[in-house]
Amino acid sequence: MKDHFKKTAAIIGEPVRATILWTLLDGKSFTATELAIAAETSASNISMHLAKLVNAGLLKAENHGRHRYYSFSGKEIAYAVEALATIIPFASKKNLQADKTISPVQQCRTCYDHLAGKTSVTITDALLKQKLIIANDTDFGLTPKGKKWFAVMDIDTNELQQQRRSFLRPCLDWSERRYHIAGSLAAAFLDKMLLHDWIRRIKNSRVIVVTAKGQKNLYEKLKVVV
Amino acid sequence: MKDHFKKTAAIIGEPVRATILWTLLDGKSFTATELAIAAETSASNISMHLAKLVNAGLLKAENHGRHRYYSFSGKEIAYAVEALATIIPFASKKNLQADKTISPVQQCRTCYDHLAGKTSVTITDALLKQKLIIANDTDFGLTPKGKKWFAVMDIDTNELQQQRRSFLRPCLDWSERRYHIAGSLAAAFLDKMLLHDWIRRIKNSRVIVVTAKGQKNLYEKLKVVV
DNA sequence: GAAACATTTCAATATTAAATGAAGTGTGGT
DNA sequence: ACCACACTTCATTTAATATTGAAATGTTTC
Repeated sequence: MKDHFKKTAAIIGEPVRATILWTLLDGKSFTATELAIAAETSASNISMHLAKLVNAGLLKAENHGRHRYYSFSGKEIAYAVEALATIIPFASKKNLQADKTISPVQQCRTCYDHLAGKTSVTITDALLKQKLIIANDTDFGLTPKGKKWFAVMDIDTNELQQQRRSFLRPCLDWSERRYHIAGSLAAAFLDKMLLHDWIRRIKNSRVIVVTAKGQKNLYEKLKVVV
Repeated sequence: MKDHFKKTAAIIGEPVRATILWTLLDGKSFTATELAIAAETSASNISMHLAKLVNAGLLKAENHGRHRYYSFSGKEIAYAVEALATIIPFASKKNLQADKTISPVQQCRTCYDHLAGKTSVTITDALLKQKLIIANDTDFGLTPKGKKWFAVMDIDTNELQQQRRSFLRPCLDWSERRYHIAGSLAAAFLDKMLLHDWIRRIKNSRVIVVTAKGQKNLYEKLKVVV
């Protein structure tokens, strides 16, 4: 078992492969060429590293014509990568203190399938303050008022709760070191915000920007300035 | 931020350092010499790797005379390492299927500060079946009946609940791929079982064995055969 | 105060694995 | 049928980094 751990750690530890995993963290699929650009290396090199990751069972590849799309083979992989990202502030707290400026990726990004970063923590705080969700000892609960609120957003919470996956759970934000919402409700909320153009994805990045429309709506509906 | 992730991954990825982290996972402190034996390398080499881990903020060192004890610098590090261990079954599922025999470390071990492995899942199931704890959507809750049960074990649940740390939470078991109990209650339970000699630590290992006394008591008190 | 032990430091060496570039395979467009 | 493109494979080069062993530092024991 120890040996498996050593092997897995070695797979993740190589800089180019670490960059691949980092890039895949927002849950999208990427082609080898896109990943080569992200990791700043050659096509042949990225191909070799991708082969190792697939062989180790961390990634899966899907063929679509002459493109091959790579993504995590399961949520567990994404969670492990996210857990690894969580310890960064510990590993480099000196640097973080020195540099007070906040980067776009710290401000707002996707975390596998939900929103993360300073904006996501702000939104979570607003949901709590408006009593749309409540914080229990170790998890979040949806209030009747919250159920209505998400219904207005055209999100069917009953349907989401019947799914096997976690409905609403706290997820530790590595950049803010505070909790934001995750689970199927958070994922559905992200989708709706993208659909209504409240937020937009930045191409080839995990960064998300809030549009003017989004700022207006989030203020009207949650009394929050993002 | 990506660069920090790359660095952190590289720190963890080296085999000797991965072994150090793995060994430290049960929350105990180890000396450089003990870790050298566990990682099967020289004293000078382990010293170099330990220096890198401390420098990266993953480990802390405490001097006690001529011994220097190394341990995780925080719980977050242990959780990240545990999350990494969670993906092992994915990375090597073929091997796991082939080998049906269960190793001692899969049977019963410590996971940072609480019990893990097949035994821990069995105990968690029994606690649920006896309605001493209940499974909510995303967490576990302690019932009044459970409160009494732990009081008989000389565990003051009120006091534990007042602590800032998580009281009772599910923790995914990487070997069983099911949940066992974690949090301050699980940690206190582990301590009591060790104190009353229901279970014993195996030297220089995360493995735990259940004593005859422990088997008797777990059957009497939880109607469970471990 | 000398000896035994735990750990660290340093310079030299060994080893491993990543990067490169050219050639090969397969798919899609025109 | 052709060419362009996405990706892979392979043999070779390159570079990084772990390991080793000897010497130094510091601490406890007798």
